[in-house]
Amino acid sequence: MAGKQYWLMKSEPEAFSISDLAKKGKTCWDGVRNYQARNYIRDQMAIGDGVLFYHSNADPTGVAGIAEICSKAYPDSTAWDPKHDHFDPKTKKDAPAWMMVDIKFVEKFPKTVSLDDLRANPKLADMLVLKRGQRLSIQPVTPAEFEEVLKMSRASR
DNA sequence: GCCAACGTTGGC
DNA sequence: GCCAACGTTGGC
Repeated sequence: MAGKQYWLMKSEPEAFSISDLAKKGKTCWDGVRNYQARNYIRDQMAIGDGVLFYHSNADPTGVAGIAEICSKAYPDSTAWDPKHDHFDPKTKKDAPAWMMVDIKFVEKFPKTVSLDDLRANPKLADMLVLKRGQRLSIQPVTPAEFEEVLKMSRASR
């Protein structure tokens, strides 16, 4: 296994924001219903990985803070709970199709590093989140990209 | 296995 | 609220 890896995870702040995470300290990241994102969770995420916490459909849209993976992947039990929003009638308890991890709060940026800020930085030209039509809710980011976003959050202070 | 229809995401 | 882009579904 390679060293520490880095991710970008999207959330609509109206549903769950970086402030909610700060309040709770840690949370289970349930509700991922996309196979590619599931594969990242199941096959690649490891405890200690860094997370850019991204606010989508927000004002402003962008990276709002930092979190950290703090569990291994385990079955997402909301998938077989008919009362839950994330219920998936096709999956069965004895063959869990969907997985989740726990993440813990690390830092809330004093000011969100906005999409415009990210776009304006040539070092981030290859970031997946900036690509047209990119809807994946979990994306890998490179260590250099992670560091650069951190640096930008400090600079805007 | 193809592909049109549909539902969802997410920036604007 | 609009709509482009994308993933999934289902008829054939």
